[in-house]
Amino acid sequence: MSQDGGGIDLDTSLGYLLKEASSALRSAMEEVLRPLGMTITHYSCLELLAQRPGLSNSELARGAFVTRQSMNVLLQALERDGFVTRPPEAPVGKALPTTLTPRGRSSLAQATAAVRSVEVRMLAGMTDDEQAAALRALRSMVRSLRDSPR
Amino acid sequence: MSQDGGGIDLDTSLGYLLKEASSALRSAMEEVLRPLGMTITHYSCLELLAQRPGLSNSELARGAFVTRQSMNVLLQALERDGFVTRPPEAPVGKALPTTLTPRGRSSLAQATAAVRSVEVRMLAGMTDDEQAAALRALRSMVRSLRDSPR
DNA sequence: CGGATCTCAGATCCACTGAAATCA
DNA sequence: CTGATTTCAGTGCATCTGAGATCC
Repeated sequence: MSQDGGGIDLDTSLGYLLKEASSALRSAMEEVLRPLGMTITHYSCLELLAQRPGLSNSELARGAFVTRQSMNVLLQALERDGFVTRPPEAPVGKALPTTLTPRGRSSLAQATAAVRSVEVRMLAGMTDDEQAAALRALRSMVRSLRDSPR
Repeated sequence: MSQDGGGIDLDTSLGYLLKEASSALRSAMEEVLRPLGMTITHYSCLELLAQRPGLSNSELARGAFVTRQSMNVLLQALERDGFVTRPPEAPVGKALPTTLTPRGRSSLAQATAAVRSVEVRMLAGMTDDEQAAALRALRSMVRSLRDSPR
């Protein structure tokens, strides 16, 4: 009856470790962003816009791993508070390209410093080679999961 | 103006990749568990109980990365449907040790097969060495984030 | 500290609208 | 050129989940 057939060893499961690491990172980021009055999605949105200005709501939603609806609510608040701007009319198609305002950029700068400190802490004790290996491994996992349907 | 000082490159950020991989894994798991009428937390709870019978609600909550409240709601449903059993009274202290019923074990067996197929897919194209490296890297990140408070 | 209840904010789901691209 | 079809962004609504606070 000791026919294994059994469970997944959580202590050596990459899946479980992935969740654990992601959870730890999320907590750490929330902790440093809270004093700035920012959520992770909030920060992610600004960071995405800094690197790829003109992204639409849907593209931002995909990039920040939330639904379009959630991102839209956030964008309305960010626009109201002057962190981003969106044209009143879609220049082409239906997408409203969003861009950071100077105020948004300055807010992002603070947040980036906080988030960077978390990443530094997370990578402490890892050599560059180990970091590169981890990067490759994670990329491979994402690709494998996305590309092999079903 | 090209004084960097700037953002975090999302394409090479371990933090972002971590979130991306975790998100992809979550989606894939939800997809295969849905036909079984199971959520990830649901499955995680059963898997934890299979490996460490007698865990309390709070311990299960920690292991499944949800709040005690959420886990308690789940446990009540699992108990009502006969997947787990809890003693009506706490044998010691206040914790109610939970264990799987035969029905819970059989349900878990199905789920484990489904989840295992996802892990196999995720690891496709990685050598054993790469997997071991990824495991070490993730463990290191978790430790670093947890051990260095503030 | 673990468990239970209540309340509330936030996110998701679903359906509908409008616009643009593609093509017969 | 026209018109049908497909695709996708945006919005509002109903619903559900999950977190917080409190008490035992």
